[in-house]
Amino acid sequence: MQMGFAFTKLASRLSSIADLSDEDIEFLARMPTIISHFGSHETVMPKGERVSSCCLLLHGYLCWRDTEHGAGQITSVHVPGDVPDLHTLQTQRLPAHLQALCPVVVAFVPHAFFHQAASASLRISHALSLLAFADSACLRNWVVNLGTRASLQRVAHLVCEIALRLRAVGLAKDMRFASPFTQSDLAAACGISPVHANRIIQELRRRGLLQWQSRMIAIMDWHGLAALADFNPDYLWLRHPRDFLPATTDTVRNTQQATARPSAVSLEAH
Amino acid sequence: MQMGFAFTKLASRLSSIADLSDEDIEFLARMPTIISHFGSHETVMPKGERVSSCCLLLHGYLCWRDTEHGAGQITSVHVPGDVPDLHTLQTQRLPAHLQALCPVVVAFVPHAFFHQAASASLRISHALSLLAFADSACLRNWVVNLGTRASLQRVAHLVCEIALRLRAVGLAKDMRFASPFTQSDLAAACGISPVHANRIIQELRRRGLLQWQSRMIAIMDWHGLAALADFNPDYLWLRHPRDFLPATTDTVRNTQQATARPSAVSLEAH
DNA sequence: CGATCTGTTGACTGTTATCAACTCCGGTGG
DNA sequence: CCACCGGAGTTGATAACAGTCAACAGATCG
Repeated sequence: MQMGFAFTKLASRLSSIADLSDEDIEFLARMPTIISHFGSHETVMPKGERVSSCCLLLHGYLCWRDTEHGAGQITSVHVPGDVPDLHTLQTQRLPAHLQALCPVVVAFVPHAFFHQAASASLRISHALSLLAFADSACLRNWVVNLGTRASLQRVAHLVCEIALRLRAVGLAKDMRFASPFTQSDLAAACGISPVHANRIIQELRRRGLLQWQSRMIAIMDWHGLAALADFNPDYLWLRHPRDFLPATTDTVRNTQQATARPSAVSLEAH
Repeated sequence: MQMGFAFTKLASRLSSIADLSDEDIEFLARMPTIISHFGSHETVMPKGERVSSCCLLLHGYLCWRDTEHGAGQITSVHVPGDVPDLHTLQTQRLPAHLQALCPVVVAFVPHAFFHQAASASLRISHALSLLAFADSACLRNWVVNLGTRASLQRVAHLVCEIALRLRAVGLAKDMRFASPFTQSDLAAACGISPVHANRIIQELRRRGLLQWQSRMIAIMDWHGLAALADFNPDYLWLRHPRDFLPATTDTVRNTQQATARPSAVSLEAH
């Protein structure tokens, strides 16, 4: 799977929103971890649990889900490098079920380490605060998304967000990535019915904005998708958002050439 | 207006979610403030602004509004004692427009004071963290509300939340309080159209759950309203939520007796 | 006392949920 | 090897819900 050490994932994520020194990175390298694997839709931590370590996502996708089974609202989605439960450093109690959206690899990191890190370096302390508040900002943006946009735009916006967050930690370089969602999960995230989610995806495909087959998404027209979704990445608080946006309008030129042939067959790799 | 000193509002709010000592309260009493007044729908701080003080709400209601004019989504509502922009201690930039929902009184408190307070007392530091994360928890709950509940339930839920948060800081003792919302604001908070907001309110009135006239709300049947909304106050992280819930089913017995007469005339006071 | 904001109503339209059926796929066990 | 199964995706028909438009009533405020 070639994921390097756990701390590099965290360092990469922190660096996307804050400035870390080499010493800070060295400190993070001493992070004690317990690596765990979870299957798709397994509950990593149940709602209300008291915890004394945080969960650093290394591979795959996690989500916060309000009610455990099936159709409970998904309130946020997390990509590798995220620490979804960082706020448990202050509050301990989990506000919802932390659930795997696909097979995932996570590293449990003791609260104590984060407290040490925060005392050792003001920059790390600040970066961790930013990481926690960036989740708040995402949540606030998601309220806007649910409250003001029609379902087609909602889904487009979510796809844009996931893509950019992946690119911010060095993934999805070619605008192709494993989908965090089954269509039912997408519905649970966007507050629509699974049937409608299906029709929305079909519409996005029909418009040539993306391919979405067997758990792989390829964004064919980033600018079209972002325009449809009215996507503005400011709320992600990335230090250099432009580094992660496609450079020109020929977003996925290679992919488009590849798929100019008979039909779509280029969705295997990651 | 009889509001006491600014710090007592903050102390009351902090005490609702965390344990403060007398020394902590004394420290808070030394809080330097600049008192300001804003008119209804005035912008207290515009989106994107960099600030070096926080805004403690003393009287009235504030909200975060995504886009300035008219129909921009309201992402959260704040009651007296709240510090909506507490996270600017870490990030400075405002994530949305901070707007008055009615004539308000606020106290601007320098970031420096909060930093001092946090160094001076671990309890204060913890309480401030909780205050900030409680806003996150509200936001997460609001995503659930928008994503999973029908509009009638959404509005009912929001009314329950506001009522309980007011009671947690000693207001709305009789389940009657000034509404934070015009019907248009309510629509902007709940992601529905203003016309529909009007019809929802009528339905809530028709069911005998509340009175809502000229900016005053009186909850006539708390249990009915909470049941309709599927309201569970856990997400507010109150230390003693039961203290703020009505004791028995005869929620507003006095008010109900009053309004058993010809028509509703008992909504003036606060 | 007119201007403006807020609340209210009716008619119509469009979006989305729901229900039900069916396909496709991968895995599992006979 | 094949039958079966469950999960995921797809489709069509129908009904409920909510948005839009337009007009007007009532309140509030200069």
